[in-house]
Amino acid sequence: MTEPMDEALRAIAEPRRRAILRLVANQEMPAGRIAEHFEVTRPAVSQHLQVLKEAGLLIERREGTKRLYRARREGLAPLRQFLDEMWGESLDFARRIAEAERGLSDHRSQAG
Amino acid sequence: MTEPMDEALRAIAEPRRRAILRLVANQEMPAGRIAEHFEVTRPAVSQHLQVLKEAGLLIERREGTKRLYRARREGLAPLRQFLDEMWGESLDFARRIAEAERGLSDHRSQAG
DNA sequence: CAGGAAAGTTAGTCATCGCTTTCGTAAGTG
DNA sequence: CACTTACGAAAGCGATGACTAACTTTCCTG
Repeated sequence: MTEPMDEALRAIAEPRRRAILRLVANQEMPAGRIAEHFEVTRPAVSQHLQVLKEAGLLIERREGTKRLYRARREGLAPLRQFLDEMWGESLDFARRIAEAERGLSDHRSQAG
Repeated sequence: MTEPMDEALRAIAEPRRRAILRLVANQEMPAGRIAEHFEVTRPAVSQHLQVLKEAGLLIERREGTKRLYRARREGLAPLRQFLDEMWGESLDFARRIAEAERGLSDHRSQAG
């Protein structure tokens, strides 16, 4: 079944893919330009892009022969959910939202 | 340098290791009892435990011949930091929750 | 159409990973 | 001391993953 988190997690477990994600976190970029930032071949980057796309972490937009990519931040939500789960702050999303609404001001800091 | 996040990320990318982490999230448990919860051999679980320990996600405490493990939540901090980074530091908490909420209902059955 | 640019696809290689089997080690019991 | 319990360590195996090289596809231009 591969939960969404599973794919997202596998995707960002690869350092190169994290670098790609960071690269297109705040801007759209064509595949070729993305590949230029690394020392691997374009097909390699292309494969990474597909993994990220299938994990719901990237959005692809075509423009002529170019394919523009940018990060899809919502794709990281399942991961955040897992972290929150482990952290013991909440058990499900609805509850977390409720808590956030209730305690926006006193919730900010944790990590202890 | 192998950032701490790198190891933690690789560690939790494995489904079985996540299951182990969940198992000892709120309670200490000896290696043997942990292994009983899975259908792989004890050495296999033992290897997972070591990976998690080296990633800073587990704490080991010896008691006689037993080795008790429990989750070390602070180990997930670097990961959380990465997520926050990707999510955009400028976004405040409420906005983040809202986006996550949108992402959940939006992502349900695509990625195909 | 022909020609070129941008990118994905396929096949095959090498390293890594998760697993099992076998063996070793440390602590408790008689 | 021998014996058992609880566990890790080492070696080897099959599967997966990241990469390269070569090919194909899509789109634009003349």
